[in-house]
Amino acid sequence: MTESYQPHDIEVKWQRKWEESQLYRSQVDWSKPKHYALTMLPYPSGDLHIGHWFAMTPSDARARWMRMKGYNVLFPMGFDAFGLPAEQAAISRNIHPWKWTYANIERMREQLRSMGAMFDWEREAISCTPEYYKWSEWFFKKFYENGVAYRGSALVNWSETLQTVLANEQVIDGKDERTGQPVVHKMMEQWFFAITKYADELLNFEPLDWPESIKIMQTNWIGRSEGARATFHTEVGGYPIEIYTTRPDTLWGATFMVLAPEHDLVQTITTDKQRAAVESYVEQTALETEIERMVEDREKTGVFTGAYAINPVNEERIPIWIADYVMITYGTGAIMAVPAHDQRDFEFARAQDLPVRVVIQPAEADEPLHGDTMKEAYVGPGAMVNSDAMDGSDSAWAKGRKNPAINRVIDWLEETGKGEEAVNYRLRDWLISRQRYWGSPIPMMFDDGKVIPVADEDLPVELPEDVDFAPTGRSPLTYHEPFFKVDEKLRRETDTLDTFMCSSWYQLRYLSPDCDTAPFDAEEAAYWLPVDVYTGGAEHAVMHLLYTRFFTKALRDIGIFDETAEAMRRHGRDPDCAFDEPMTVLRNQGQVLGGERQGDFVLCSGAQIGGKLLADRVEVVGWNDVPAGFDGVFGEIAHRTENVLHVDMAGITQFVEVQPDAEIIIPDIPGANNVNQLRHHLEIQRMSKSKGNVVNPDELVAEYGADAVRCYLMFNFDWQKGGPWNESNIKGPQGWLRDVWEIAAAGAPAGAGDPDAERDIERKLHQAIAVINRGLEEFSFNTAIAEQMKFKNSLKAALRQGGIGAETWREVMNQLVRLLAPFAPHVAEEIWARLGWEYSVHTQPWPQYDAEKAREDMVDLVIMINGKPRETIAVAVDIERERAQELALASGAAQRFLKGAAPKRAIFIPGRNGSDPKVNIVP
RNA sequence: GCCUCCGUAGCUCAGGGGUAGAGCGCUCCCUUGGUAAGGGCGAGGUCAUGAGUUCAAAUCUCAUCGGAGGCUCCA
Repeated sequence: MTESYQPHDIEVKWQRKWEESQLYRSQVDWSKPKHYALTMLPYPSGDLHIGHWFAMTPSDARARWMRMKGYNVLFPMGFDAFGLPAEQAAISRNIHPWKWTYANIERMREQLRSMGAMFDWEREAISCTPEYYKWSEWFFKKFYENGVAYRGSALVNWSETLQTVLANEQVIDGKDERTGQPVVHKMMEQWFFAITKYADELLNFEPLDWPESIKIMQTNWIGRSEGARATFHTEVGGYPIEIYTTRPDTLWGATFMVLAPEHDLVQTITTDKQRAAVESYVEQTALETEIERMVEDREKTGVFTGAYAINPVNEERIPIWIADYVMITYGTGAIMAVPAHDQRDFEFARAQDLPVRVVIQPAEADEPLHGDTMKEAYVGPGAMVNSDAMDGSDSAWAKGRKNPAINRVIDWLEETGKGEEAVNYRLRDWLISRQRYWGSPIPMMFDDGKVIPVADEDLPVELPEDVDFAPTGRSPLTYHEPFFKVDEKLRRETDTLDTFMCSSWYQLRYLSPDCDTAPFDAEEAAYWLPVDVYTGGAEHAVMHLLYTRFFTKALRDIGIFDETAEAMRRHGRDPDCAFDEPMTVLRNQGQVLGGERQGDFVLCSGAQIGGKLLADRVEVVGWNDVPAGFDGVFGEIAHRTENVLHVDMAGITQFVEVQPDAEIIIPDIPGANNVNQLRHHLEIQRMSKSKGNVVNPDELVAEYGADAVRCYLMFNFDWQKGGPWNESNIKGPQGWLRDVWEIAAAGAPAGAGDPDAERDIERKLHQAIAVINRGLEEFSFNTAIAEQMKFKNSLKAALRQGGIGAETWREVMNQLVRLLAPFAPHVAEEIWARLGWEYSVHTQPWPQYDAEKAREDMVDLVIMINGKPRETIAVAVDIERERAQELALASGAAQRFLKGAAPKRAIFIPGRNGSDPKVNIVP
């Protein structure tokens, strides 16, 4: 073993060997504890991104570590292969989605192999294959049969850009989550999953070890609130209007009602006199996008319907308005407005000159509140007033029944039949239909509006290949007669399933991807389920991660896991609670961001008009290379919007508007230049092709080797945080691997060694094992690698000093290579082989931490005066209080500060887990 | 506006009531038969700011400032 470290030769060699020897084949073995490690499957977009490496290789290292610790580990990989990009490729490049997707998968498989991960490819699952989506369809049918899937009419999010409806979770700030384009509300009949049935169970995170932030986001998303429902009736016609409120204690303060413009009753109750105004307002609202409707501090608008309602609590006659600040999608789409105690109602009342009546009077106010003089709604505690028999009830800060006033009012509402306690959720049912081609078909047929499920034996309903993909607002399948026309009467559903449905159960398909009699094999499931550790991005907090929890619970209730539970019992495993949650532990990796980029340094000349320079000449020059006497604007381009440059001129931003016919000189870019070629300063931000700061993992592997890339990603970031890319830092891990290689290549030392030095290296080894274990356990990969580097440095120093004998060297190397194996699997395997040990290092047991060996003999006793360290004395590790205090008081530092006087106190702090013992003397 | 997390060396990050740490980078020296490299020595920090608790605060508490993410007419 003499040649230098050449990663490429060894990496491909071992990847082949591992595959040939089926090293990572994982099979059920009830004699061993199982560990199902799962990392989110990629969408086959065409190229593996550095983000995939960042997500997957640390997870791989941890899975490998679990395996060496004696677990039977399943670490599968697959593709979430349905979705819009494939369809867009079909439209723009005339490639069939199937072909496009498959070519990408082929390519990505190869790229994934270059990671050297321990994926068991025999378990690969691809969601767009008929073998897979047969079961997506089958699950849909089961949901339908059990009332979990239903067809309903609702106001849904429609994306003009994507020409399809979207689930609420896929709309952020009124914009489609993928393209950032606005969505509008449309009334449509669609398929839904009844996720709201599980709202309460989904709020229970007790069985889960998940990041706090994800649990909070899901909790907020579900948005449970407690209150009451009450029914108002219109004065004319007696139509019931149900309202939901979290403040039933303010019912007596309702001075008007507001319906969402989309509310069913609007047409019915509007008086002829108001009809024109109401209809025009409804129309205007319908045209608004969600974004427009969500603008903050927007003036409240609305129109009176001409109708009145009777408040059931006091028989009062109050006007009914419509306004777009009331959402049809929340609660009942109608509210009682209590302007004195709700800020939105207050703003509306002031804008429309409606009365404000105080019904909660704060106790410690200087002057009682009065509706005419209030500047804002009062939402704090107080006593109920103007509320008939309820007057005097104590309304506290607490919500729901915990608030005495609310509690009393709810009891009264229920006794008198005027209302009832109610819980409301922000969460809506999951809209699952998509007007797209490239998704799993929905196995349903219609016969004159009657819904008929496709028979099980006819599954899967396969996607036809010869379709026209042009987006028309309807699924391309609507134009494919052989698909939708089953016979003269029967018509097939032509919408497809949201791809999030396919990824809600993929963890089950990995168990037995070839099973054609069931979605998964019960024997496999009995052993492997649930997923023990799940890793992936936090961006799926309220989409995939909420859906898959719901999916699992629904499957459990439908009885899909009954056979699995039976198998568990046969093998002596308790199935209780095993199917409540899909993934026990969840950890999110952060994001690898692009590196910083300097903006061009420019000289701009032209006419200064108003606050800006109208430039007719812009020249890119060297940094700070300003000719003497230059009187225009010069500096770094901090930002550019179209032709307006924000130039940072010695810390002050100058605005430069580049004229259309301006001369632009960029020496690096030959020929005529235009304003778009001027580069502005880039803060550290997401990598994207448009920003030109993407990092290609294939090139990195070619340059540094997969092991160095793996280790760099694990070492240079806090995995759960992510951070900016800085390629020069890859030298650290690279140098570490080369050093380990060279220590191994140098062979066993010839000298006899020194017992003290050998004891010391053994101690450091065991200290390192402890830190590495903790790092892997806690997903702190960076600390685990830093510790290995430290240990390598210690070993190198000891070897240089000739302190290590051949026997100790072999023992230490044996342990060191095993410690290296999960992080840098290829080089570890190569060194292991070259040192003559049996294939494979990856099937070796993980080094056992020995606290006795890690223990220090001598430590420094720190002598502190008033908490400030002043002196140290070498003492035995197990020094006792009295002896330590004695030594401390006798020390030079103590003598100097005490000057013979007796100390006020002398506090002994024993050394524990690695820290030195201390004595603090207070003179 | 509300919620969560975070401010430690030039950079990326550990630590966390009891001596301020790692890797990279940097300085200087050595090597010039590992060479678009190797070895050695070293410098660098009021632990965001201010107050409080304590014998002792980077660490705990509160406030302020700064950063990241999420929610937001939710009745």
